[in-house]
Amino acid sequence: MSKELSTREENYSNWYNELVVKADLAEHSAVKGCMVIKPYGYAIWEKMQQALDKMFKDTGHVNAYFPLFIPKSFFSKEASHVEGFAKECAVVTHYRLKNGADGSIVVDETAKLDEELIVRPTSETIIWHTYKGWIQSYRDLPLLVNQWANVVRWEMRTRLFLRTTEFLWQEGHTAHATAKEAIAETEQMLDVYADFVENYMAVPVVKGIKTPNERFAGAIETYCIEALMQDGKALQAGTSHFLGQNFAKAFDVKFATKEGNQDYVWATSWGVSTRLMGALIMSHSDDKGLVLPPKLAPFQVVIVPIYKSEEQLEQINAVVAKMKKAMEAKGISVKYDNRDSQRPGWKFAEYELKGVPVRIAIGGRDLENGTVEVARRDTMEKETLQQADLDSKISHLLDQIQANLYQKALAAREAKTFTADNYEEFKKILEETPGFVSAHWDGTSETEQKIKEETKATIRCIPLNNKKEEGKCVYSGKPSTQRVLFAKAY
RNA sequence: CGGGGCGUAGCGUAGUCCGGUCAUCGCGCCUGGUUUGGGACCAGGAGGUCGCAAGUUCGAAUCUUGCCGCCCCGACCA
Repeated sequence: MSKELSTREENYSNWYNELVVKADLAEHSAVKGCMVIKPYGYAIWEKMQQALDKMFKDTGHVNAYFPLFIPKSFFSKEASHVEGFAKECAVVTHYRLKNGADGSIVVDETAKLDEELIVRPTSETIIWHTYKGWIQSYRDLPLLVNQWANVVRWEMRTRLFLRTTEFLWQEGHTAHATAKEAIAETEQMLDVYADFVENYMAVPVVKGIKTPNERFAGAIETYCIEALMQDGKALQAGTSHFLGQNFAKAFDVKFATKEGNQDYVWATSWGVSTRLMGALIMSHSDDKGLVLPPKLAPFQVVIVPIYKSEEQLEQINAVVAKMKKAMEAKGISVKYDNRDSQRPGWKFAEYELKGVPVRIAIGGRDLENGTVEVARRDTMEKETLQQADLDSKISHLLDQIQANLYQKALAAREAKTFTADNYEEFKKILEETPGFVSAHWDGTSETEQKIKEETKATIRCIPLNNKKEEGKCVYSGKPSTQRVLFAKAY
């Protein structure tokens, strides 16, 4: 897979064009790094949202919405938090425009805000400010709230889907009576994310915790899921943070315990973003375009008629109508594309580019034989099937495709996962066969930093349930008790 | 903000060194016809401030200067 994810030689410089327009606003440097998500891409995001939202609700969470603008002063309340985000905030300073002398539109300097507003880079501060008013007693806990929103982070350098200036995400913010409960929540949500990414996106992940260097600004512990892309670079696919009492203390959120004492609440936050769409694309796609797992495809099956006359098309329409109905009764989403404006070959290529898992073609031959041609996107295999029981066969096929995509991605990751026992080996792997490198680390930030400077690889995570193993740090030679996962990351 | 590359029709491009029927080609788009089991073919057609501005010149896509923008690499990045 090329860096630009390029495919179709003409008219599609890259697949992203199917999902996103980035060039339309390019002449405005102010929105550089923002993305326009086109309808088909947004439909994929909606499928992801639906699945995640259900999982959140199944684990007791509810949705709410908090303001886009956050007073600047809120940020100064949690020291490490402001330090982590200060360098990448969009700031609103004025609230009015006026006509300038030469007829142009200028900012009205008289309309200056007393206190600047920050466009949220994440909502911890405004949410904890709000929670102060919501929490008085242990009876108000746990508070399990999620928000679907957009956030803005003014990164120096953007990368489509993976690090855009504005992105869509969900952020969960919970408050608990005990540290134990908050940690359990943090771990539960990590499991939810891993479940979603593996079972819906068909992308295998490693669950782990971040080193202090890579920890979220304001967190005690950051849990993460890490995925490996086809090019051997790691992508942080989701994070879940145990925030301890840091934010409760910063925003003075206390509650009366059962025993009648006052205590600060324990907090978590967790989020995944449109970055997951990048992960989805980069994990499965090939040179023909997107490859979507059936569980996230806007439509799972596309039916293309092949006909030589109006009469024949009408015959096919009738057969397809029944077929479509039967499949839909089984919960399969089906698109029937009988537009006369494109030819069959064009449609085949188009739906391959869009990653539709299964294509069914039906023509004159099939009318005579009672068959259809079924093509699967993941393997590009085609076979002729009898129309009888087609709904069951397709249903089964979709399950197979879902499983196959995961297995393929898992095999690809395993082929790119290595162990290194000395620094020479470590560097050689990173240079020659990029991927995950499992290696001993002495546990110090200095070593981590040095390795990053020298190889660009970072510690992606310390895998959960890591087996303990005596060894020597690959860099310093100092004793170590376990291996950690290194990789170059996006 | 540094280093490199680039900017010509909706998309992708030729031409720039060496100034002068150079605005090229492909895709896409429109019209008509024939087609339709893997991105059809034929014929006709529409579409351009050559990124912007100033300069040099009889003459600038081409040379000079300034600016703007995009991409890649770095710095940055839960």
